Amino acid sequence: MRTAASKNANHAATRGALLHAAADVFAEVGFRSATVRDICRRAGANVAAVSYHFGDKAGLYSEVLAEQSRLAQSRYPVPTGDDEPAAQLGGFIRSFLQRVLSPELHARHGRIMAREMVEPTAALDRLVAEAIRPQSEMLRAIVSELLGSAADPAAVRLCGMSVVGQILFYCHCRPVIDRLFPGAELDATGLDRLTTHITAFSLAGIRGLAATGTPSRSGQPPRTTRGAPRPAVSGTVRKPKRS
Amino acid sequence: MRTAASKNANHAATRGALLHAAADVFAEVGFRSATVRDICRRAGANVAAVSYHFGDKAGLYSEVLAEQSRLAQSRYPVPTGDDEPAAQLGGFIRSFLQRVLSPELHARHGRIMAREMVEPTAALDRLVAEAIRPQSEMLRAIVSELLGSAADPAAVRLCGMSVVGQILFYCHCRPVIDRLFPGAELDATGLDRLTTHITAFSLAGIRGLAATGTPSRSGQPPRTTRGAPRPAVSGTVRKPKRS
DNA sequence: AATTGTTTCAAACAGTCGTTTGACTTATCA
DNA sequence: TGATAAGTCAAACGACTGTTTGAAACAATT
Repeated sequence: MRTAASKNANHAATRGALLHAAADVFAEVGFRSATVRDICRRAGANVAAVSYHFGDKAGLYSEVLAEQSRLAQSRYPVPTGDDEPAAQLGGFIRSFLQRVLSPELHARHGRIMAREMVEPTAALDRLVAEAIRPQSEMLRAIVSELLGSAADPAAVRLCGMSVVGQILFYCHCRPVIDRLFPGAELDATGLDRLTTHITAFSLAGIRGLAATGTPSRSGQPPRTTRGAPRPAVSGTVRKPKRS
Repeated sequence: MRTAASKNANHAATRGALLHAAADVFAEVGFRSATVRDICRRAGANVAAVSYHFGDKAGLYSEVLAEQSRLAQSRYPVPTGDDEPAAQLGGFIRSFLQRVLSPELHARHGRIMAREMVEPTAALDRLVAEAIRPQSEMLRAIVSELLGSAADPAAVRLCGMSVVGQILFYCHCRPVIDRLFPGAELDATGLDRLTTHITAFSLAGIRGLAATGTPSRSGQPPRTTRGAPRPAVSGTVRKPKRS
């Protein structure tokens, strides 16, 4: 009557095919531009299947988002251990980069996440609560240890965002990067180089801030440029002096 | 006949109103989701006005993109001068942040750029050539000086992307930031704090890399985490909901 | 006043979209 | 075997999309 084997097998089969195809389509063109007809065509299902299995297009998207997030987390979890904070930061950066940039995950998870962050849907709140906030808390703990116990919470937050910003840049701005520096692929060795660089850069940055004490008086404050609307075209720009 | 005053005045008026309204709409919902009917309604023009003045929706978008880019560049140009490289980096970061995050420019320029980078249109190539690549070259020159004359070009590139990544994070991921840390506004003083932090963090990061010599052996390589597929924890299947 | 070219406009066109419908097939159990 | 329910399907619905059309309004010249 209710839950026989083959029934559920058929049910789960088309449902899975829909989730599979939908992940591809949503990653390729985004939620708004994706059509249920295209998704169903790729899944080999009827147009009404989305409505039947997920209620509507938004319900399907929400499920895709949650599933991709779980999949990425289980594929490249943040390594836990009692390493020193520097190694923990490296592990965090590496796993994060792999989740959003590894060829196997970028095509779906990375691109869907990038779209969701720029153009959030109703599913973002759930994503933040279930996936993003735990990650944020992990990073906060690591950076807090690196900065020292007396670190300003605001400074910890800023450093965390500096780390994540470096990582996500390669995911969010890939179309621009490909045009600026063609030929720089992001395969396994490229990811390794990226991991090493971001880890070293971030460690030096955090330690530099920790050394200068309170973050309000660190580095050298840049010259102000505000309120200089200038009559449209600025004349000569740049003057790169060679060394 | 040809170019009478009121004729061109009317022409330029509706054309300007369209560009103005289109910038708002494109920033709010993106190119695909924007409708020419909405744009024309806000501009007080007829639906056919877009086709008449710009050929089609894509032509209007291309003009909006180019105009917003010029406007932002003239409003907050990168300060030029013979300052020391550290101050030049600070000025670059400050002007960049103001262009994409200042309340006056974020609502349009910042959001449109963020969308264009995640979901590029045919107009991206022109944007990269006219606006982004010059900026990239400026940053390259600054970082190159900071790293020293013998710096590896790849290291210079990576450091530049670390800087830009930190900046754009606050523009691209604002929906997530607002949910993670509510109440952290990005007004003028918030932008100042951001400028100071990113400048100090980046200077420390760059100088840290410069100190360790070649970038291939810097920082401490994080522990590998790859190859832990785990048996996919999707257990129970959900039942279909019917109305 | 008649003519010219430019700009606006309501209306319509041709598609595509998400979703619903009702019939049809399949599998389960009394 | 017949009753019951689940799942699938082609077809259609209503709404919305970008774009076009031909007429009208407009200002300047002839």
